[in-house]
Amino acid sequence: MAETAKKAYHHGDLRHALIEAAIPVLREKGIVGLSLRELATELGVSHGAPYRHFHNKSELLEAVAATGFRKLAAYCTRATHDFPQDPQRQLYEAGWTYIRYVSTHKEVANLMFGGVMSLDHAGPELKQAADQAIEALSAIVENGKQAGLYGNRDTADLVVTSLSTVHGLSMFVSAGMLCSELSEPDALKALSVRVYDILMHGLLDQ
Amino acid sequence: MAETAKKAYHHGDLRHALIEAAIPVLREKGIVGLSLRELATELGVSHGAPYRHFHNKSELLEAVAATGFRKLAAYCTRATHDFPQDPQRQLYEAGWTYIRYVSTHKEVANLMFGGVMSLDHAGPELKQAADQAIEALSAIVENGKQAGLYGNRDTADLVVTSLSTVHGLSMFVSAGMLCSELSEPDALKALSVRVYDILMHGLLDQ
DNA sequence: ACCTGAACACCGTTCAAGT
DNA sequence: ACCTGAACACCGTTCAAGT
Repeated sequence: MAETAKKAYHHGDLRHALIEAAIPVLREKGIVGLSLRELATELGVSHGAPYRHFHNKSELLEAVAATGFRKLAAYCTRATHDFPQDPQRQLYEAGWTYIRYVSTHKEVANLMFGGVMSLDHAGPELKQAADQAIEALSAIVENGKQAGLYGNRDTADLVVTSLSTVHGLSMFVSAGMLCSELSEPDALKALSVRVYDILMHGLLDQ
Repeated sequence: MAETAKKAYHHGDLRHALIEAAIPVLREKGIVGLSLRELATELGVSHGAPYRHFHNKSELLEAVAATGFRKLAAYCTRATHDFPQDPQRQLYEAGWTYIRYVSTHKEVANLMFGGVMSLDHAGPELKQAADQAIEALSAIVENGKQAGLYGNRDTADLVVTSLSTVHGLSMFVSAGMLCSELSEPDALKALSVRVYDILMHGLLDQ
């Protein structure tokens, strides 16, 4: 019996394969357009097979969202390691790499913050991934605080504001509300720099 | 023939009734849980009737999102009228009322920015509503610029940053990522004030 | 432990036909 | 102009049965 690559799914990592296969479908057809049955036949398994790995469609979406949070966390820790002496740069790099990621993975970002699944009722995998992302970003802000950058403001407030800005900007990009910038990749970076500057120094001209 | 209120839908505003009926269903069961058929029977019409008013499910969702953008625009213009001499207060009031709206209408906000429909391919109704909201917010920022508040920075950058912050904060609230604050209504307002302060003066302690 | 395939109750969407 | 009701192709989900 020739064991083709397709046959391998029968005892391969179907769970992971489903997550990977879901992402391009989400991008092209959206959440309602995603069909577990279609995914299953695409991967060469029966339409019942996915239910051995996810209780329902929503749980698969959670798993996709979790990958996004892990990316965000990874960007934060990488920025921390790459610029250990410069917490301000850490924040900028983490934010910029995340925005770049979102610009090519809108569908994941939409699942992370799009409210399709509320983190309140989410499963432990998603909850943990989200917590770790917040944790990693908080660490960067803490670095800045200990370097005396941010005064005595509350860390949580600083995290909320900076993540709000980064996430908000990424959402504008992914929602297509920034008519002009989308095409050139440099334009996105330039916009990030300008927004970062405003975030750092405030709207007010003091 | 007794013309009950239900019978009136036969020549009433079914389009508007569908939008109104969709909102609580979206809140409770989400986008995939929303069924045009269910909505139709709930309103006492056949399951084919909605298709006289919306080409498909997605178009109904767009209409719901448009109501949110109109709200945002309305908050901006109201804030402008309520505090004609204080553009800084205008920005705060518009942001705060919007956040309060989102805290009780997460489902609408998720449709506005959740990426379910990209504004690129959206219908004219949604596009126009979104444009008007941006317009109204831009006007507030322009007021501030003319009052000399924001220096010579680009208006678009200021708008993007402030709306990113407001929208990002509202998304945290709606996504349930702010574990502590959700319960007390005053806590949300207090958080808004603190974030607003950071937005105005910047993260840096200069 | 993981997968199959039939079965069930639902959908979105279309379209001729009614008023 | 607006609505009905049948029809079609499709889902998500369950579950006995297979390996």
